[in-house]
Amino acid sequence: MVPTGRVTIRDVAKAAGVSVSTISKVMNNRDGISEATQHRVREVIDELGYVSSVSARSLRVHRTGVIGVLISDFEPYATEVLKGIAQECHGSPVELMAWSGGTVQDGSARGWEQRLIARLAGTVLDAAILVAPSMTSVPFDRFAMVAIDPHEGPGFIPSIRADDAGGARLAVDHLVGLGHRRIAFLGGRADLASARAREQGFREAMAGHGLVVDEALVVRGDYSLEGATGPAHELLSAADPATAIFAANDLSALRVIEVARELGIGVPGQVSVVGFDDIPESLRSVPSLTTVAQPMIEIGRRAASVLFQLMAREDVPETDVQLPTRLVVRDSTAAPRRD
Amino acid sequence: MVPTGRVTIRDVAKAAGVSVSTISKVMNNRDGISEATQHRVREVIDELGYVSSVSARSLRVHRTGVIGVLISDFEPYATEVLKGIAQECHGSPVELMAWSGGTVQDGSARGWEQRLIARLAGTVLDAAILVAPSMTSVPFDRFAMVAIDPHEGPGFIPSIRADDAGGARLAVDHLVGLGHRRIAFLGGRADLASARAREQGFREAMAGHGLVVDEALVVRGDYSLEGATGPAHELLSAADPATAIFAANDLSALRVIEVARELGIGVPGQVSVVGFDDIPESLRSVPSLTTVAQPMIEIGRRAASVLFQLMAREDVPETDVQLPTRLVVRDSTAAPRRD
DNA sequence: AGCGGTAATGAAAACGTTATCGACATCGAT
DNA sequence: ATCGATGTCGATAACGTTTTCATTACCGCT
Repeated sequence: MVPTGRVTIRDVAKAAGVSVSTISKVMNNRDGISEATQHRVREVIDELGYVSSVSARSLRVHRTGVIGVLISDFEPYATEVLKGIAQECHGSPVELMAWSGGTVQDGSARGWEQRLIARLAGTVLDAAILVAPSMTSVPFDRFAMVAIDPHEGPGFIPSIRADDAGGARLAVDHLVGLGHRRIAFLGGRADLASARAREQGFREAMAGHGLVVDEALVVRGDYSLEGATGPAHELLSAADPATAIFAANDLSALRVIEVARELGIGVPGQVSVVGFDDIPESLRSVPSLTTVAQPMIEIGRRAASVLFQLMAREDVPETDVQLPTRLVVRDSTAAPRRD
Repeated sequence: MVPTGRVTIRDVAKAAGVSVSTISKVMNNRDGISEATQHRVREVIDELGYVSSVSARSLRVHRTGVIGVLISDFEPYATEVLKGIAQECHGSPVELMAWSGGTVQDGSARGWEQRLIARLAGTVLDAAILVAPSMTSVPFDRFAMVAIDPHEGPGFIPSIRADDAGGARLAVDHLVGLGHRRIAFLGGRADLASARAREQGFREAMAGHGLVVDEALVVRGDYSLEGATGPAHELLSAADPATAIFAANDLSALRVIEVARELGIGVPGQVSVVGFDDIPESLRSVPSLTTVAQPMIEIGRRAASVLFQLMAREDVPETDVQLPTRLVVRDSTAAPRRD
């Protein structure tokens, strides 16, 4: 705990009166070191508080025992999934790291995941779980990866997702059951499989009920609060507004509720709102949000479990897992006002 | 995106027909490189998808632009705080990383934070926020650190915490107001300032109401679900049980509710339970948990903000911030049954 | 022609590790 | 005595970067 610089393996070597290689061998439990020196070295290590540097170590050996969760931001969905991943890692010898790379904009053409993977893979990380990545193929074959809600496109990464289309149908069924006919859709990040599937599910369900979707009432955000502001305004101040809005995720739905409040539009009095995800915040909003719940914790656990199999080079039978959703009715939906 | 190994700076150099140093200079916008080569190099970089390796880079230069949140586990409290930290980092050029080191047990005498700091500081990380660390002094002076709910002891790290004692008083006042006299306390990790302050607040409030605390009804867990199991059983199957249990954090309180259910003890019918924190899970439990809410998001934001000041070598006026708590009454508390 | 000055580039050392391999004892067996 | 094993240990070369410093080329001067 000397307040100056870090203590390196060389310091330990000098203090113990042996070579650097010896320290390294002791640190890594390699054999070929006598009991005696081993003991002495350990004492010095403890005394000096020496711990090997990850960067230096990982630069040399390419197994680190660390798996990374790469997310664009620590937002509620990602953190819930993270809890699940952490649960699954419990007891296993891996360390868990979550890296958020969304904010960095260095003008590169690639997405944040591409850069993060390139920077971390094979050095800091042994394997990674990507949350809502816009990349679609694995860059290295030595590097195990699993995607949660992957990009829609060619290429392939083993992935875990919710039954997005089915969930969307649940939402529409609920609204139609309440008597809504004119239903708007606020979509998510256009590149994600989930956003596409939810929109498709929305359209299918509408058609199934014999309802037409007014394309003027189909707008798209990017799954974030900020990104939903514009679309929400658009929907809420439309000439012929909808009586209900189905947002492709909770964050967007919550912003719809906020914007509605700003505009003096009552929820669910004048417009019903239903979301998708069931993040913790949805329960706390006023009014609380009716939403399609997806098992975020379970999704995280499954992702980690598949990743472990991949890392062990085991055959991964189900390589595109899809988990069920369910409708959670709260206070943001009601029968439409009779006009 | 060749599926073999990573592309290094040397590959780029070879492909561009220049030296390694030149590539490095272009990557870091150093001057002394002609427009022409600069352009050509950038093309090759893009084409090859080259991104510099964090480990290698951070090994050399000791500024990385990454700040770390060091937590023992991705549990609800930590992830909420993380959201706040992330909010504060938004728009700033730093990258955010959360590293969980709780599970690693390598027999060293030091806590996980000590090891994590030693491994990451000055190499991967520019600065760190420690959540509930059991360490108490800063290891390097070159390394900015802020603690959230620090260890109780000598030494000093700038810290952010909730008004723990005050919050505990709110809890006791609420229970006493409902008519409870025999109140048990389930404490937290004994080394943490928060756990100590909450216990002290509990005792003071009890005394303030002229109530004696039965030491048989004061037990301690470690803030985790698992760690609360034993103490919960102890409390719930005591010879002369309490009519209300105040747990030092929500996780413990939630486990008390679970154990009560297992034992067929009704909450709040036979025993009232109040927690501390107001994590998202408390709202979802059955019955929902009455708890002392602390502003976790705000705590995260403040921690990040103080850390930024520290990193900028600014004077940090308040260096031990304390934020207010408030009582949230839900369904796990009620008046005691008349005997 | 010779000079200094500037601009562009490259060679090489360093960062803190680990792995390979060779050096040196020691020792039992021939 | 000599030999080969065996057991400990240390030099050294990587790993992929950045930085310092030297080198080269070119230019405009006298």
